Formats: sequence, structure tokens, C-alpha cells
Amino acid sequence: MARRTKAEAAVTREALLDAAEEVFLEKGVARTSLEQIARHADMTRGALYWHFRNKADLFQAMLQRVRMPFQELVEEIGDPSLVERPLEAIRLACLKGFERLEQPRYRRVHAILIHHCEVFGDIDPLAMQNEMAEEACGALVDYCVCAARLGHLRQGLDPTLAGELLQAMLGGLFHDWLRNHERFSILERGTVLLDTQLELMRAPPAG
Amino acid sequence: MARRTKAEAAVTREALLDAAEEVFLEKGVARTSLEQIARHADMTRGALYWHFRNKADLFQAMLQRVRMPFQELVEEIGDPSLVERPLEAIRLACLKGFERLEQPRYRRVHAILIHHCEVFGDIDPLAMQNEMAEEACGALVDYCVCAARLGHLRQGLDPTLAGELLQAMLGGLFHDWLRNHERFSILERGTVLLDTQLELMRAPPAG
DNA sequence: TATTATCCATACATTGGTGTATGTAAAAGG
DNA sequence: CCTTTTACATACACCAATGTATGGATAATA
Repeated sequence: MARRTKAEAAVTREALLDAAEEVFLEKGVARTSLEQIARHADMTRGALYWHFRNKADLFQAMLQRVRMPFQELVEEIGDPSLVERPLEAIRLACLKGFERLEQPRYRRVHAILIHHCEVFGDIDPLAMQNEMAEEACGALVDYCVCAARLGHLRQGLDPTLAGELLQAMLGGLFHDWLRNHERFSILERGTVLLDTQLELMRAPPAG
Repeated sequence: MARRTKAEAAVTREALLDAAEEVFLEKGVARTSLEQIARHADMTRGALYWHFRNKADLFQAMLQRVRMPFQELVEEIGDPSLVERPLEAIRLACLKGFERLEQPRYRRVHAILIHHCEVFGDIDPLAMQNEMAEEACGALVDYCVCAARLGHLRQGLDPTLAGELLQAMLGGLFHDWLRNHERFSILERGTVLLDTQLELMRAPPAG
């Protein structure tokens, strides 16, 4: 067969990553061979081994396409007045995250990372999950501490505990949804649950 | 070698299950061979294949030792007055669950099911997780509906949403703890988080 | 006590997957 | 236009794991 141009090669690489997402999600990472991925992309293992060193390398490249740190979500909103309304910042950032998660690529890759892969090679999925959770948790606690200083939190509610409650609730929702995304929309249910929880934690209007 | 007595054979079976727990948790289910499990129990694959048909059969037997349905926890408390205090029933049942999860066997097997195995053979871990989550969620919602009827829930708080919030929060805590149980005690942090959340959802004392 | 079934160890055949080596035709680059 | 490199396909050697077949020694049991 003829050699492909650079652009075509890039397309091939993306196609291999797309195929990896689909097959990983369906069969699990451990049970899918590189042969299955290659055939699913109408390629051979030769193409796969040219673009990636092995399965672990392919896996990391797949993750690289769906990075979504919590802080960036807040910054993307681009509303400077949110500094004075930390609870609203949490709300909008979470909604932005929900929306992004409903894109097939984000949903699939996160589902693979959390529910469809084990340790293999030099890949430790739990370490990656820990990193992401730490980032999100730390930010939420910080925002809650800030909210408490501004008197936005219900009296007597420890701000750290408030942040950890949010972290736990969002994490549980996240895991539950990724387990079977067809049961409900994370954007719809997430919005309702988040608003309810924030309402419980918010200081009642003065007067 | 000599044939073992029935009691010795039972001990062998348990030893194989214990070994499976430890190796599964350390290496992941997919990456551990039956040979590794057998050697870790000072046995050979011969013993393993005599007691279990294959890895999937061994896996199911391992799960069988740690069943913990939510309703049983409530019944085990054996306090009939809890019918009139559904929020307290939730609280005590969760605390009982936390305590049980700190036993190595429960912790290990649940960690394996949730974080260290993929689909294999006729085993679908996600389906099992779904079953357990459904049980717990349904019960929590029911208890919250009951609490609302008794006027124990904060005014304006939808009882179904309250139950789903609890479900999400507990699930998130559960997953987070199983990911790395050395970071904190689920009994301690779970108690604090649960009490905080219940306090937020409880109707303020009249008057 | 003779027989049978049990409990396991050992040995073997088979297979699916990996990594690499080699082939090759065209695109890049001068 | 010529050479080199690229972007794969094909082929091969290797290994680890599985399942089963067989062997053997004793507990169970009648």
C-alpha cells in the first residue's frame, strides 16, 4: 500500500485513538488486544506500533485529549465578579463540567479510566483518579472557605466540611453516572442536586 | 502428598480465597494468574482448579463472603422505635456499614470490585455495582420520604432529592476511601460528613 | 479391610497476544 | 530527478496463561 501524507498520518493516529476509546469502553482495557483496536480502525498492528510504543503509551495519549482541571473551568467562565460570589463560581464551574462530560469523548474516556481499566504496565489509574480528585477537592474547600469569610455559608457550617460534602456528592454522582450514562442526564440531575445542596448550605437571606 | 481431610480441604478453600483477595487487590484481577494465587496460598493450580471452575467462579465465591445489603443493617440494629425516626435509622445503619467496611476482608473485596477489576468471562462488575447502588439508593429515598411525612425534613426540601443527595454523598465517600484507605478512616470522616449532611437536611426544632 | 471417592500435584497441549524484524511504495526534501 | 525517510503491512519468534489429563496417596465408608 501507498505511503500516506503527513495529514493522513495524523488522521490515522486520531482514528486509532477513537477506536481505542470505543473498544476499551466495550471490552475493558485489559481484555482488548492491540489487534482488535487496529482492526476497528481499519488498520493493522503495524500502524499502531508505529504511532505508539505499546498499549500504555496509547492509553496515555487517549487521556491527554480530555484533560479538564477544575480551576480552568472557573477561569473559562471569565466573570471577575465571581471572586465575590464563590458559591456561584462553584455552581457555574460544575455546570460547565457537566456539559463537557456529556460530549461522547469526555464521557467515554472518563468512564474507561474509572470503570474499565486496571493497573497495567506503568499505568496506575487510581493514582490518576487521586490526582484529579485532589485538585477538585482542594479547590472546592478553598471556595467554601472563601464563601464562609463572606458570610455566604449557613451559620455553624464548617467550611471545610461543606467543601468535602460537595466533593463527595459530586464524586458519587460522577461515578454513578459513568457506570451507566443512559439512566439519566448528568447535566439535568447534576444541576438539580447541586442547586439543592447549595441551597441547604447557603446562609438564609438576612432579615 | 497425602489427601486432606474434609476440614483441611475447607481450610485450603478459604486460604485460596484469602490469597485471591490479596493478590487481586495488589495486582488487579486481570493481571493476576491463577498460578500466582495458588503459590501465594502455598498451593498449586491443581488445588485451585479442584475447588473452582475458573477465575470467574473464584471471583464470585470471593464476593459471596462480603454481602452487606442496606436493609439488613437496619434490621440488625433491632430498635423498633427507629420506624418513627427514619433519619436516625439512616444514621445508625450507615455507621454500622462504616464499621464493617473497616474490616480488612470487606474493605479489600469492595476495593477489588470497584477499583481493581474489569469485565471478564461472565463477570460484569458494573452490573454488580449497579445492583448494590440501586438497593442502597432505593432504601435511602424511602426513608427520606418517610421522614418527610413525619415532618423531620427541612421545609421545602424534596424527600426524593434528599435521598439522592445522601446516596451520592455516601457513594462518593465510599469510592474515595476505597481508592486509598490509608488517607483517612471511613468511620471517622463518614460519621462527621453524615452528621453534617443530616443536620443540614433536618427540620429545625420547632419554636 | 477392601473399595471408592476425594484432594491435590504434575505434566502436557493449545492458544492468544506481544514485540520486533523485515518489506515496500510513495511522500519529502534537496 | 534522485535519495532518504516516512507510514504503514506482513511475517516471525516467543511467552505466559489456560484448561485438561493423568497420577497418587489417603480419607471416607461400607
